[in-house]
Amino acid sequence: MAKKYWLMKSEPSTFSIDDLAKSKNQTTYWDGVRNYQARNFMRDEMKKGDLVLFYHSNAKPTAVVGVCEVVKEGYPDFTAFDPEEKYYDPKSNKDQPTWYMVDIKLKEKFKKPVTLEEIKANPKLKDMKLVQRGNRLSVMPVTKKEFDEIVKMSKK
DNA sequence: GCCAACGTTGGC
DNA sequence: GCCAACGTTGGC
Repeated sequence: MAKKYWLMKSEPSTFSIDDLAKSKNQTTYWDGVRNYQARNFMRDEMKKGDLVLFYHSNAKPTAVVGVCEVVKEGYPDFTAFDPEEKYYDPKSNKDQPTWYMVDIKLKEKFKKPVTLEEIKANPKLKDMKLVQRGNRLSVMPVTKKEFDEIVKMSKK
């Protein structure tokens, strides 16, 4: 199976790439996704070894800030089971979990983040879901070409 | 903080 | 099953 490429959004005030860098083994579980499309990607499509662009939304500036690797494939998001949790969802239960997550590990924090502005300005990236109008997916696939282009832009 | 775009909910 | 109302996302 060929490697796939993804983009995952996080608000840095909630969980930033620096938080990930400080995490144990620089690994975290991607909890709190409560959107079915994004859930399906994590449950069904993301595989160990897939690479992920880490994106800061609601940030200054909004930008892709690094690369992560999927280290654990889709499993139930246990934060949905706990009423104390922010992401508690009474619809989900342990027998038939509604929500799934993956574990990701930091591979590289970009020296130079690739801002949304730069992405929009790059004609090679105009088809990215990220820049299409009204896209609110927090987990979305990107093509290898787009992935490589963004990594390249981070080196300039 | 505003607001457009979108997903979800719930009444009918 | 429709669709209005509501809540959330996320760029600005």
